[in-house]
Amino acid sequence: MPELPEVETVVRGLAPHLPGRTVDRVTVIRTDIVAPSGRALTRRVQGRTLESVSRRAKTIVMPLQGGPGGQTKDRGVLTVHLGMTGRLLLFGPHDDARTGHPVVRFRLNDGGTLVYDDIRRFGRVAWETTSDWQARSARLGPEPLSRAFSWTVLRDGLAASRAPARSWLLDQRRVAGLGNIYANEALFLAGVHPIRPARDITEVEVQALHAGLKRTLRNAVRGGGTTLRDYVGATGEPGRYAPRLRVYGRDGHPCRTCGETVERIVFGGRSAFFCPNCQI
DNA sequence: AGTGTATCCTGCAGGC
DNA sequence: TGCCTGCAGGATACAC
Repeated sequence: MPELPEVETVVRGLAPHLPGRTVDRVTVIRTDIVAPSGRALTRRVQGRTLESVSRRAKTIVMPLQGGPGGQTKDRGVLTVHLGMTGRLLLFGPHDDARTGHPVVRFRLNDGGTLVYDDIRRFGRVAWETTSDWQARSARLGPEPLSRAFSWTVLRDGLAASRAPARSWLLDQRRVAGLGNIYANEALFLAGVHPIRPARDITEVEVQALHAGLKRTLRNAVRGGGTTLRDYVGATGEPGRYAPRLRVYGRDGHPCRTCGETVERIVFGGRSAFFCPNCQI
């Protein structure tokens, strides 16, 4: 479900509480989206300390350390990808930590519980070595909110591809962290039709797309993400950005800029939303 | 090489 | 009420 702003919101919700906590007990409830297989994950994570919590693209990253052999020794990383309906929820010592579709529970040394819950189980919870994770991260494109993602980087990337603009934006090797909602929203802000070949986007439009991406992602982070159905942050709170969407899910409704009816088309196996008047 | 399609899974909305 | 179909914010294995 969640794209960059939703994952960022989860991380911000966890950051004040997790670093320095030790995982006392791991309980794997569904094994199919956990790696390595159940017992091995438990062995790798149990007794370790969560050093920090951060985000890379749509992946939540928690480096581990501690245990026998040294308190600051690298013990690999615990990574969580929320897929479509994943939730990473933090419960306090006195909360009821039961959820509808639990996959893994991490009991913490303060009595709290971190639960990964996922209705559709498209997500993934993994322990991996630090170098494996770094290699995986290196295959992802730039973070769209970083300085490294300049408009010229976007221009050069687009120029090298004839993929539809929306498909290009969803490819995590090109820009990391976008999903269908924010790709559609940014294209609206840039006045670019979602199906337009990437290489045909003009320089002026590239600048508008670059600004639109940063703007819509920043505003969505500020709003705690978009909740359409399932998404909630680490403490169970829904996002507040959905009412501000301009085209996503608004087919049949008037464009907020010109009043023309927003349309929906399907390509690449998923819906694209656009205003036929504002986007060419 | 670079695209598009099908697929994993469950829940829900809408049509009949 | 119940049954059916289509659709959903992701990523990947495969076909062309």
